[in-house]
Amino acid sequence: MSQERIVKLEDIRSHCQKCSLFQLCMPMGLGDGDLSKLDKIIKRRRPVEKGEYLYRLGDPFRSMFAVRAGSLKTFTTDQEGQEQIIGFHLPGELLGLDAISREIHTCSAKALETVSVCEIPYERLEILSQEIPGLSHHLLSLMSEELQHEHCHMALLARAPVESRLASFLIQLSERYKDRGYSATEFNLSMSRNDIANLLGMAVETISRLFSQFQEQQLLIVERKHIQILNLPQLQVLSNRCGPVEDKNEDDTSNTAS
Amino acid sequence: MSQERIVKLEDIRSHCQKCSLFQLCMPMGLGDGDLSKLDKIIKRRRPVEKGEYLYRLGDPFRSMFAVRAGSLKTFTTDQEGQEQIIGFHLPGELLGLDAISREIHTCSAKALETVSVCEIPYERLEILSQEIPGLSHHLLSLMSEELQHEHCHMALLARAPVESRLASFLIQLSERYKDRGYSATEFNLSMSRNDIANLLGMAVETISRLFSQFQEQQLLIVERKHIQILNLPQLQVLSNRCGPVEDKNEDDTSNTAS
DNA sequence: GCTATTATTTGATCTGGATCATATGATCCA
DNA sequence: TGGATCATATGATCCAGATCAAATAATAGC
Repeated sequence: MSQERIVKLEDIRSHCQKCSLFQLCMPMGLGDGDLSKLDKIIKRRRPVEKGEYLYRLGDPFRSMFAVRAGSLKTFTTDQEGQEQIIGFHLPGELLGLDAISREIHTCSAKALETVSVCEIPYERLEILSQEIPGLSHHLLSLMSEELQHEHCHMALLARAPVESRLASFLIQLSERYKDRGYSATEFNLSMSRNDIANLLGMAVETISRLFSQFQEQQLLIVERKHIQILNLPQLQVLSNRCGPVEDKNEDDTSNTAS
Repeated sequence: MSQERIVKLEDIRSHCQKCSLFQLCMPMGLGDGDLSKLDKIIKRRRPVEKGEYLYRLGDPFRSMFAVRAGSLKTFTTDQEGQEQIIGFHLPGELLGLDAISREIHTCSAKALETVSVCEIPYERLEILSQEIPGLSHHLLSLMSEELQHEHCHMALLARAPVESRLASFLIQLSERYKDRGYSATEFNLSMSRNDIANLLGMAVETISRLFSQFQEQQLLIVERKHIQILNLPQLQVLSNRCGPVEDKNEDDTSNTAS
């Protein structure tokens, strides 16, 4: 419908150079020339409305997607049709990397709220990655990160008691919001309790009880979808996360946090 | 195809062209020229003895490894030092891909038995991947497969009852042995019951009981480390695996020739 | 070989978290 | 704007699978 002249504004918004998420999405020291090459292959899409699918398990894989605004969940389905959520995806994150090898999507992606995405045709990206040296490495790096994250999640599901699971989930969300320039201690959940429970391998009722419990313990204030974290360090202890010990040079408000 | 000049015995053994696992490890339609380039960057290593580490969580990442013979486990460790097994690795499989982004290993790799590996320096592989077009894609594809597999494993840990977990584990092993040209129905477990329990997020005792139960149900015969699967289809039903429905054109009892 | 140590099995309990049951607050729409 | 449906909360039970306990069986060290 709308064309040419009017599109200009939209074009600007779509340019990777102007995108506030650029750092998160494709941050591999590209020159401006490279960036505009990348720009050229990225397709716009109409927003995906809440509850709609971006793609479904079994769909042929043609594109990866970068979330520009809003959030999605990805999930697989077992033989009995039972859904298992793999993860939630915030602005700046890439979806669909798991489909490369089989050339079909191995999970479904559904919008948790109205979502705007950049579509990146994979074939063209591959061609581009032969021109732009850093691009392949960046993709590998992204997938590597995803693997790491999933290793931690596996450890969580296999071993952790329910308190740790929810604490870990909240900490992780907090960090992701922080990386995106939002508050690390106050945010809205875009997913239902049910979805959280599913991701963490527990019952909705348990999630409810834990939120109440955490609130009683002054760890956070929860009202409906809104979360305010009061005691991040304590949540971190609870979460007992896996992997190599991280840098402890945090910007905590005080000088000591034993 | 093409015959070789006389080369040293060790060279021949190490050559990818002569490696029986080549199809599994780096099967990206490389020409002979490309293959020998790959050969040149691969380092030999003395075998890793049972119980020894190939690398440890936190080690700087310099190389990927391809298993030539034997098997390993990879695992992370949480803040309390509790180990969580991520996976077992058979000949033809690549390890270490999860370390690319942080440039340190995010899990440890320990030999379950004497293991022989090819070491592939990552820096040189990256350089090579700019010369050999298919190589990058192949690495992405491998990681993508790993992601898929872990998604299924997550679903398993989050939802599946213990019977499904063990069934799924056995089916998966069976398939991997089959891919390597071994029997799909008879093999030896290189890992302890403890390790299996850890991977599947359950107690050793439960593993023991399930093996006994499966045996009573005539699904398999287990004696110590040796497994003989009697009823693969039934195990498959039990496993209730996730993901897109696979091609059902299996060679069960009918004509073979894959 | 013999003993110490570790791995596996099997049985007996116990419990964390699921499930069931209900209530209430949101949201959706005709 | 009221009624239906859905999401969340919270209490009451229940049970799958953990934990505890004990008896072999394998393996390692000497």
